Amino acid sequence: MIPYRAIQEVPMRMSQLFGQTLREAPADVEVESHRLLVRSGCIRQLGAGIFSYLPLGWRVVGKIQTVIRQEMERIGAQELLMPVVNTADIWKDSGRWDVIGPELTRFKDRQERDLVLAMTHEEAVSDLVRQEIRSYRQLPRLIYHLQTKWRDDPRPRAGLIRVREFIMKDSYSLDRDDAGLDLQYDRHYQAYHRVFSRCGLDALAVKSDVGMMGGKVAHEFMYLTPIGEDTIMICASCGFRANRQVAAFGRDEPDVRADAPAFDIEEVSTPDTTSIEDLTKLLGVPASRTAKAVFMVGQVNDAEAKLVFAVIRGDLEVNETKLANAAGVRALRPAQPEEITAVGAVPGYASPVGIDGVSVIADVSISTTPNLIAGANRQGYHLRNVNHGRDFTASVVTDIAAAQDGSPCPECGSPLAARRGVELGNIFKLGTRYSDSMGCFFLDEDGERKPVIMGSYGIGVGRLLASIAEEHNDKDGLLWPVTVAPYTVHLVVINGAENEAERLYLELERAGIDTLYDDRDERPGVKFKDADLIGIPIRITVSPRTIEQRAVETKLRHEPDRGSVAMDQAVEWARSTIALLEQPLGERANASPARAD
RNA sequence: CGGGAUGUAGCCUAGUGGCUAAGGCGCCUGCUUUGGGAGCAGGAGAUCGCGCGUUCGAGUCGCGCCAUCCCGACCA
Repeated sequence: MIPYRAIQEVPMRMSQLFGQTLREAPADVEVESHRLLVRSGCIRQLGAGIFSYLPLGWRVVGKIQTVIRQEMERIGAQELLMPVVNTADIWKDSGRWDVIGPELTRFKDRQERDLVLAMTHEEAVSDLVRQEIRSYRQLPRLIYHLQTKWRDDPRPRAGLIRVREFIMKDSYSLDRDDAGLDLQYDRHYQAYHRVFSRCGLDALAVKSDVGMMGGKVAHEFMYLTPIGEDTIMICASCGFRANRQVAAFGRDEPDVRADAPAFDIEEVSTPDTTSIEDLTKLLGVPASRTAKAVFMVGQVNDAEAKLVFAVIRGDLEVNETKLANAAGVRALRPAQPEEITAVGAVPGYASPVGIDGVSVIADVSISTTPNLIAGANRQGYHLRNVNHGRDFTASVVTDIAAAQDGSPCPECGSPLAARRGVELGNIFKLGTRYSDSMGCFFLDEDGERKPVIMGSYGIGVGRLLASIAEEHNDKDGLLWPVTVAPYTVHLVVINGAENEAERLYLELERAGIDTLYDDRDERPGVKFKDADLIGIPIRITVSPRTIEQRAVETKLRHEPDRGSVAMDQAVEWARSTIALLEQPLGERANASPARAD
């Protein structure tokens, strides 16, 4: 038998590295992080939203995961691993089998049993909890794992920012009461702040929609960048911030006082005037004096859909998330003209006046603004002086309007700014959403059977990596923060200094410093270009020239100038430089985060 | 799912119905060179996304399909 021995005794010589750098990125790459991650040999694409991590990129993933594990352990979390393939049973138990559409991939095994690819793990964790947790003595608990998820997203984009297969850290808190949940939620809030800070990113916590997760309170941690696909409303003066999907906002004073007398309704001829814009031109009134009818169709469940008739003042836009929540439906889509006429409304001239048998959801602006101009439900005619409560009554009056750039802050009234962001992580107070449906109960001290109070907390690892790359780069390549860099030192040897470089490489390794050693038979220019592209924070060059001085050349990736250190001081210099680079990231993590409550 | 774009060697590109599909990068061999993606010589590498059609002749035109990207719809 041949005894096992490592083919290679040390971690990485570039001559052995799997994966090449590319001088040019593939043509279909659009965003900078994607371009640089591909060019530097960190990732390769297999299909839409499906990527491989090459050794260099996988090391970054490993470093990020280490940071996450440390911060999760700091708040008392225990790591475990739940399967990617779930039985359909548990998804039927939770009810999400019927609620979630094609984004959840379903398949059958050879016995024709239904299975799903897990897109998140509330069901799996609840199945564990209902087996394991029996007594209040077993609470609280906090468990997490780092696991692959699959979501058949209709539109992956921007490299690793939005993908279909991805690695996620998800943790689940288990408590006997709301106070326990609040505490664990709060700890996650702090832990997430620390994770992102240590990775070199500022993440802004914003109030968010609970979406398909169910539950009550939720925050998202956003990295602000123009390539982000979420819109966040931010108030510069009081610190209010929320995802646009849920952002409330202050309402302007209506042009007419709410208690102004209601005039008699009258019909006015408005041929070929089917938009608010046309209407304001024809009648010479501002959009804020008009009522706009919006027809959507919402899925109640897989089988059932219903028409949602929304009314909002003409100067405002409907926020579909708010509307879906108000209507108690998911997946809104614009209604077809036939679906509108079916309830007696006339597309282009629609209004709730005179419509029966369909529930109307009105924005608060409708009830606070008197004498509006609305459709007459008759081709070519509108109505003047329509008043909510007199001429029609909505079944629901609530906030369904979308905050816009410049809308007043709901807290202080200053203008809100709309910014784009990438959602790096989120935290949800689930409450008993899954405990109730899946039977996670425990016996409390008082002998009563109670549902476990749960929370769910996620971080997208690949998206975090991409965001770091997006934030930290220059024209020459990546600039990894030292905490997540694939290696901390990039050792370059110039022809003729092999013996000295080799010796330094072994010393660095022995000192426990992650070193990428460029021992390739390449010209110096090639090696320096690759070093810049790969973006390891510390570069040490050994050449015949430096050997003459009994020294090595030093260069930090984020600084333009090169320095020099005595050969026998090189390891110590590297060690202290790493500490120096880590310091500001640690300080940021220790600073307390600004809260968005 | 709607709109748009693209698909030629590992990557970037040329090829505008007509001879053996062209160039650069990268790769292999040799020489030369050695501090910011060198030079010379030689070489390997392509079912031009797939299928059907039009044509004497298709990388090029038509239809269908597939794939990828962008915008929208959608989305923890």
